[in-house]
Amino acid sequence: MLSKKTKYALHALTYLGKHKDEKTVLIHDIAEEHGISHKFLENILLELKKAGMLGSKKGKGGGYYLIKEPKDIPLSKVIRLLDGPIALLPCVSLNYYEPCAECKSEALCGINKVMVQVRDETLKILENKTLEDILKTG
Amino acid sequence: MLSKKTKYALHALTYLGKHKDEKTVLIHDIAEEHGISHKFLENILLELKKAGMLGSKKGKGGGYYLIKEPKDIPLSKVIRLLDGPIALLPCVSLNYYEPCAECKSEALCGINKVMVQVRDETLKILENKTLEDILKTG
DNA sequence: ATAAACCCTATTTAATTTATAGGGTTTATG
DNA sequence: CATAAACCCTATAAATTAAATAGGGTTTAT
Repeated sequence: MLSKKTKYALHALTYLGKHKDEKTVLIHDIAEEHGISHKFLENILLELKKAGMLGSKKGKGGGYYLIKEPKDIPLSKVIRLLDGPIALLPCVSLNYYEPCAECKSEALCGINKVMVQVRDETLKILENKTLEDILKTG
Repeated sequence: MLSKKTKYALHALTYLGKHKDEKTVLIHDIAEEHGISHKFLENILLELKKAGMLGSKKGKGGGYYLIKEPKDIPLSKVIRLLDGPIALLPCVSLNYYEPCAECKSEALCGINKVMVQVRDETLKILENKTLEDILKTG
């Protein structure tokens, strides 16, 4: 399951996407809209900013704004940033690989094989669906 | 990511599948083979038993054994039993549905839409792949 | 009778997630 | 230039969940 952090991030990005005609958007407004703690959301927006997904303006009248086109923000990127691996097993993760302690041989592990398939199908969706797709409906 | 419980369960089932010519298999042997705590594994095997996935024999010379053909144990069932939902969001789970607190309208939520897709593709694999498939390789 | 092995429930520990706290820095504005 | 608005940063606490342990109970082959 996705963490709240990731869900909040997706909602925040969606909010920013919907308001991209405005110059900046306040943390406060996003937090209120989705009933998220202001401070918790602040941390998330900072992470998104450091990851180059959005920009901000300090001082009075400041706020956050998208610095990329929604179509250039794949969901996989957001999930990986906030949640870490998308794969169901560490031994199958492309970005956060680790061997499984209880597994003798990865090459001979049937569980591994299935989870590679799941990962690939999942990524096929999450790497191609972007913020733009979410904006269409939401 | 799958919990250790689920991973241990899958390994235990695999072990039982490999030794199904033997009448029973000891917790001890499975635990040792995969470096799992005996007692922790015991709890897991009990859950699998209660769920009707395996049988046991008490007393000296007892142990656990599969009561189903490996091909009749889909991975989705094991994962759901030990880990709960397979879906990435509660609002998209078939077996553990719950609305998302931060979401205003499920019907209008673009995140929801994408996660339905991910769920469906994942289930397409996990409901059709069974213990038998894992045994082939592992 | 005894030892081996599963059965059951409760508790503890550890890890992770979620949230809060508190001050620092920048900047528009009057 | 004073002020208030707003983001910036790091640390800590609280809550939840996952993982492991504990300890005795019951069954059964020998």
